[in-house]
Amino acid sequence: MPEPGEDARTRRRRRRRADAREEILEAAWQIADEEGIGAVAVSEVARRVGMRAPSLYNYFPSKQAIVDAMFAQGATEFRETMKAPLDARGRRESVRALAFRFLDFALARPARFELLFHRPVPGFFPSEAAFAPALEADAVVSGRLVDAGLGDPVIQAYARASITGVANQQIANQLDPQFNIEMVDASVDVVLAMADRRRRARSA
Amino acid sequence: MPEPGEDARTRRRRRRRADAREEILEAAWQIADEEGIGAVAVSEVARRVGMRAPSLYNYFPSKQAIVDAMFAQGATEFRETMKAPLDARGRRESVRALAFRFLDFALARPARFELLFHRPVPGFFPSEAAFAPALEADAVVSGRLVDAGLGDPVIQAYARASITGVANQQIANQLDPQFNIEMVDASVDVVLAMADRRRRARSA
DNA sequence: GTCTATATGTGGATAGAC
DNA sequence: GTCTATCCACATATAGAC
Repeated sequence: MPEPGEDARTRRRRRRRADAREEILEAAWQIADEEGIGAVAVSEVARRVGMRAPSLYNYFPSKQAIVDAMFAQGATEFRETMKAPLDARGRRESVRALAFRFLDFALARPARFELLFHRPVPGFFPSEAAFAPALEADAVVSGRLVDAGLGDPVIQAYARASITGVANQQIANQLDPQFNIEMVDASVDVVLAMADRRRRARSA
Repeated sequence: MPEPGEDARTRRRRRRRADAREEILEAAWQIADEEGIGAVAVSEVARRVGMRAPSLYNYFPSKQAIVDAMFAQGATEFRETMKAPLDARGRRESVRALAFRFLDFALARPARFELLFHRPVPGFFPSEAAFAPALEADAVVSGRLVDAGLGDPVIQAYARASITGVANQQIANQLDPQFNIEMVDASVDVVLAMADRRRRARSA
């Protein structure tokens, strides 16, 4: 977002600064994916971007600020992932596709998953600004579940809980990919059957 | 386990020593339940048992050894919890009771759950001895699931993943406990039905 | 067995020179 | 903007006195 009054030189400087911040976050994610978010340390991030630790403080006022920026970034990526068109017909296929979206995200970016869905950094709580895209992502998922006939809050809660559990297990245990697929199919079947059952029970 | 040759005095000393170790672990669990396992620090444990940090090294050779003992303890408690008689008739009631056993354990002892089912201490891996009761617990659960007709590995994996996800969500988000009951009830029914269907499909 | 004292390491953060 | 130097806090761990 260029400010209205700034000249070319100022703009260039803003640009360079933004690039540097980006590079720092990149390095932080790299560490997090390799060794867990708990392993992200200012000194190590600095080493990876070819700086000394104090220089990072020109870009982020604290380590918390770095983690907060990571949270915002991860939540935004997650929101976009869940928002993208599904190319699936029918409700079962839609739910299935959504589940695989989630799993692909979690397996491809375990550190994002860790940061967004557990809270692994002692004493860290995301700022409101960083949390906003996570809420939006939630709303997107809710909307898609409602579209598939899964409006019941209990079912939604169970759907989220179980897919998160499946992702967790797959990240931790490195199972056979075919086994993973069968487990997701099972989870989709269970959630849909649960919804039908509750709907029937309510209308009776 | 008293050694054969030891006299009363030696036995008394062993006893006191075991008590002190027990008290140290108690304090460590207390910290873990309050602030997460990551917050367990030798100095803080020492403070709580009225010692200085160096004195703890008379009872445990390292912090890792403390965490390892915690893991062994948590796994043993979990095994005993899952082993205890169920007082439930029929396979539906058995699975339901088992699920609530798990949830009760996780909610009552979140730090145990955290330590056993995630791996939140950077660089910690349980020793073989500490891990053994966890494997036994796993075998107990498997046996009970098989007894209820849930022998299919995919179903078992899904059952474990989803109940863990539910526990997770409950601990993190503090959902309405009523949600839990409804989620577990509905999912147990559906999972059993699914297992039956898969069995029929296989035998056809 | 428990203490004081201490070594050693590490991580977050600031001051001030260049 | 980046560095060196430094501080602080804390945590793990050891040595040796009592």
